[in-house]
Amino acid sequence: MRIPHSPPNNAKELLQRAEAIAGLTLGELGASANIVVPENFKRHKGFTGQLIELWLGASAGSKPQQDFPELGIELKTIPIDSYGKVLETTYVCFAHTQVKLGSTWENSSVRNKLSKVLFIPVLGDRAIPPAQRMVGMPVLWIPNAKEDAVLKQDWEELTECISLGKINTITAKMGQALHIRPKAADGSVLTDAIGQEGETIQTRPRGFYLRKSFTQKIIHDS
DNA sequence: GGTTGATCATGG
DNA sequence: CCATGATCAACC
Repeated sequence: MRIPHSPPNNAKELLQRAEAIAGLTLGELGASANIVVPENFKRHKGFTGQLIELWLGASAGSKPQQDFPELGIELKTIPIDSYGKVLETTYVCFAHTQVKLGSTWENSSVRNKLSKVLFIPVLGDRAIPPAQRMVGMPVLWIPNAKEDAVLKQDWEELTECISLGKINTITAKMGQALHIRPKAADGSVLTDAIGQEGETIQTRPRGFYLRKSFTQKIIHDS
């Protein structure tokens, strides 16, 4: 197989590309692309996602919007064990530490990102060397009304906290499906936020993540 | 054992 | 520093 040189023209084509690499290992995909798969991911945490992007024809580099803008589809690889259990939370996007006026769930970047997602399960058990980890069947997910409602509730609760100057009281325990955790190179990175009295404070950058239980259900139900 | 909080690499 | 891709590992 060869790496596609252009993005897929439609969702069907994207799905076909994803199905074509299902059952192959990261080692096989790497070899066909002339890329060496690391021995472990301690220093290459984004390797799997970037390799899959390459094979599906997503344009390289980081972009603020979806991986396939024309299709409105976001790509997420999701680590599972050999029983299909989700092993990690899923990063969604950066959490603004200063909420803009007029921000709503409907116009949020979280909802934009999650409006249509192609989940690709990949074995992520640490006992399995990365090169031997197999790619699974893709799942194209569009949130149903119930899922959207749960995400909306979590988003509104968390966003309200930030806008009320309580960002430092937010912990990863909040939120049923969506939660907020630190997201930075290390603990020294700081960014502006609003404090309890409306003053500007410094805080650690945060990101929105999907809980394992939520993505587990998506993978399982599909 | 599962979750929370911390961390790694890369590009702009 | 922000945003992309996430996993690591201390702690409860």
